[in-house]
Amino acid sequence: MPKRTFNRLDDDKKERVIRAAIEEFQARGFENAKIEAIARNAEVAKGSIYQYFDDKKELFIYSVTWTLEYFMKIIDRQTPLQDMDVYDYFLSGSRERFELLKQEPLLVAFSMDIYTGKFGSLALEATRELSRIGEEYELKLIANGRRKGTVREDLDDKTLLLFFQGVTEKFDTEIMEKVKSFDYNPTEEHYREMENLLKNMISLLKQGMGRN
Amino acid sequence: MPKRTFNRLDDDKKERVIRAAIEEFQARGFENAKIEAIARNAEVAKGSIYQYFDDKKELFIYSVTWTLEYFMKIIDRQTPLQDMDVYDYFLSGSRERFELLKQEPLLVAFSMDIYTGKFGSLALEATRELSRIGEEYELKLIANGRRKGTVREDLDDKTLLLFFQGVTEKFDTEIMEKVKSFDYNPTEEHYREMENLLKNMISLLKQGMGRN
Amino acid sequence: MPKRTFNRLDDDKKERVIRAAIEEFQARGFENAKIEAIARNAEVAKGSIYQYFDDKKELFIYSVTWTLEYFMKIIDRQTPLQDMDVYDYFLSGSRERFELLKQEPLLVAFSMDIYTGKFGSLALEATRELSRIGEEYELKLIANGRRKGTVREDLDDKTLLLFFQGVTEKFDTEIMEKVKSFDYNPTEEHYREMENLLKNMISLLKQGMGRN
Amino acid sequence: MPKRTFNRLDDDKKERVIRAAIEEFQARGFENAKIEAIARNAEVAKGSIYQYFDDKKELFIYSVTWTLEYFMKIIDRQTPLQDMDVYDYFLSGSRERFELLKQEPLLVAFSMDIYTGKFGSLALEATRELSRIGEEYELKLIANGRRKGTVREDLDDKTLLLFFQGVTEKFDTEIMEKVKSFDYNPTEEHYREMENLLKNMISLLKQGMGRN
DNA sequence: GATGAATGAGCCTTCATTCAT
DNA sequence: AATGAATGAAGGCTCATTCAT
Repeated sequence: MPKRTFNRLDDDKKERVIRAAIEEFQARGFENAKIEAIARNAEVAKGSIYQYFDDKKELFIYSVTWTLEYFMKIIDRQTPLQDMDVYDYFLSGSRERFELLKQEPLLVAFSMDIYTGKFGSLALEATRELSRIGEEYELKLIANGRRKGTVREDLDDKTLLLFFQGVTEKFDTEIMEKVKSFDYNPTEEHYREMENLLKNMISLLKQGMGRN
Repeated sequence: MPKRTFNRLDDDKKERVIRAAIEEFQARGFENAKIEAIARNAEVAKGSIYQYFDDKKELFIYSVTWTLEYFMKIIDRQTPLQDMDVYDYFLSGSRERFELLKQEPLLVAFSMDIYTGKFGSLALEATRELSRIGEEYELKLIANGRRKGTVREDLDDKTLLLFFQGVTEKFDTEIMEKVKSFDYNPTEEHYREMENLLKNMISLLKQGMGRN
Repeated sequence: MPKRTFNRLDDDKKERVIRAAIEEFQARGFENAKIEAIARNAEVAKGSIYQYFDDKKELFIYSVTWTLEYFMKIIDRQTPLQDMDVYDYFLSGSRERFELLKQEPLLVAFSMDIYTGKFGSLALEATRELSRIGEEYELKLIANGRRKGTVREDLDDKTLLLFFQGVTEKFDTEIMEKVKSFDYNPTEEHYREMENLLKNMISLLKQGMGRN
Repeated sequence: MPKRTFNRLDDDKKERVIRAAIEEFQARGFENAKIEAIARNAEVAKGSIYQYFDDKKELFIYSVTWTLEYFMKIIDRQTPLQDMDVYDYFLSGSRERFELLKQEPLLVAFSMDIYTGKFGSLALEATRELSRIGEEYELKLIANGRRKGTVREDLDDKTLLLFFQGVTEKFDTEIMEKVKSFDYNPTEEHYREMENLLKNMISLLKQGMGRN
């Protein structure tokens, strides 16, 4: 959706632009984000932005897309999933995910904002897509659970999904805030704390949606 | 925080003004909300808004406060709580809450947006206050549960709270969307559906945080 | 020019209104003066101002007129003038004039602003009137001087007038500033200082426009 | 203090902009000056003004500064001063100064307004600077006079300065008005008249502050 | 006559977008 | 393609003046 001019750019400049945009949108929201600030931070002329994208909105949508794709790629790479149990999932890659928080706090924060609907209808399409993918993934986890007999059978998938999402999102947010609180520089102590949080969460998930 | 001019207004006009404001803020977000539109909808001159409030921001904050107080009052009236069990809580007043959704969809939607952080830092103060009150309330419920022996003892309050909030918020949101989907006009069938949703949620809560 | 409503007011209220107006105009200038502030300071309703005067401009003009008349009355009372010499004039009433500064700093300051043209074309008419009266007066002083043979004969009245005005205005302004600098509360020391200033001025006037 | 965008403009546009600003400020005063009018007169878009200056105030202050600097440059060029006598000073460059009046009536009028305090506190800083420079200059003239023995010794510099300023400002203003009265188009007759005025002024100055 | 709420024209300022180089 | 100056629509806010009680 960006103009061809953008695609022809060398990767460094492309990334500079998109990261500057994400930073601005994340920090100020769509309305308050200023194209000029983005251009300045990307070390690019204001006019250039309009050679890359039709307008502010398109730049925003692309920022969203880019961010989501960034995570997709990582998830694809990291997660064989196969027939992993719902409850194992979180611990399995927790270290890697913490590292990600540390390395890409901006992208993580931005994607959280997208997901929680902070950008309203603008990111709707992307949000929907994101949700769909996440959901698909989670349903697969649930299905795995069912197959292994670790998930209660008296509730339908949809209800279990709500439960699963509610719990995991809440704990995710909590972790996000913790990470921000120590400025994206976790100590070993922090890691343990967060792992503990995850374990508790899993225990609650397991009891809640497990076969009693 | 509104000016004295506002406080002296007759109740009808006062309500017209903030409801117009809430509607505009809810529909368009803070930045895109136009004072002129608010004035027009409240059938008041643009300048009058500035006789009532210092500026757009103050009007917004007051809208938030007003909405939250509106719900506080209702909750205060409706909820003896006393030593109600965590799990009973939701069913106890569910009909009344559905009615509220039906009667004040705007306020409910607005407060959800506030709560989910859609207005960012602007509503932060109010959100914090709201969260604090809600949390206090929920902790009391948890305490009640502990006293009655219906809550597991291996997890601390904070963890249980996260779990509780995660689950209930998710189901609340789901209900909100359902209600919107049938245009705030539930049939008996809808009621049953939503009550079923609640029951399932309670079952999950109970299993998850209950004494195994 | 004020409406009849104003004239019917009791003297106290009239004066409160007009002094509040003068204070506001003096402090902020015509454009920045706010009717509301004037009303508030006069302890009168905003709407009342418009029952007394057609509009802001009229209130301003009346403020000017009122101030000038205030001084006229005093001058009329104080100054027999008769055939006082140009050079004696200043010393003759200096104490009284200092007292005036002390008692009515606001009016003095306002009239200075009027005279120096700070209000532009708005006060023009009044300024002209004021100038005319002052000029007449000064010309009489010069004529007195001529009669007594204490004024040089090689220059015409108009030139002498310019000289006289230039010098006296400058010293007046200097005195005004001095008075302001000690907050309108002169000590005996201050009096002496100012009398000294006057004496020097007279000496310069005398030499400058005196006979050889 | 203007933005870099302004400084990069070609000289013609730069000058068009401030001259338009000066004209508007001079004619209407700060409060009544309209940015739109300035832009229109400068044949520039309204928004452009804000690319050049932060706000109206900054534009005004720059207008003042620009004007004063304009005159400084001329004075610097024209006036060796060296050890010119107080009394010679005025006649020495009078023709040039008349020409200036003729060529730059706007700037002259504007600077007079600045000097006489018509813009109040807004131009204060500039006025102070201007006064300081003028004063320094005048004190030098007085010192020259003292050295040559053409200035009376019984009065201190400060008093003489007041006298000198009072007289010269008054005559300057008179000349300004004369010039305006014949629409900045002096005839030979006018020149003679004004030179006469100056000569009389000098005579008064000389007698007044001279060694009797 | 007094009051103070209501009104809306008017102006400054912002900033996405376009344009000329 | 890159740059940054130019543009003008849009909207917040002020405040003199009017109006209803």
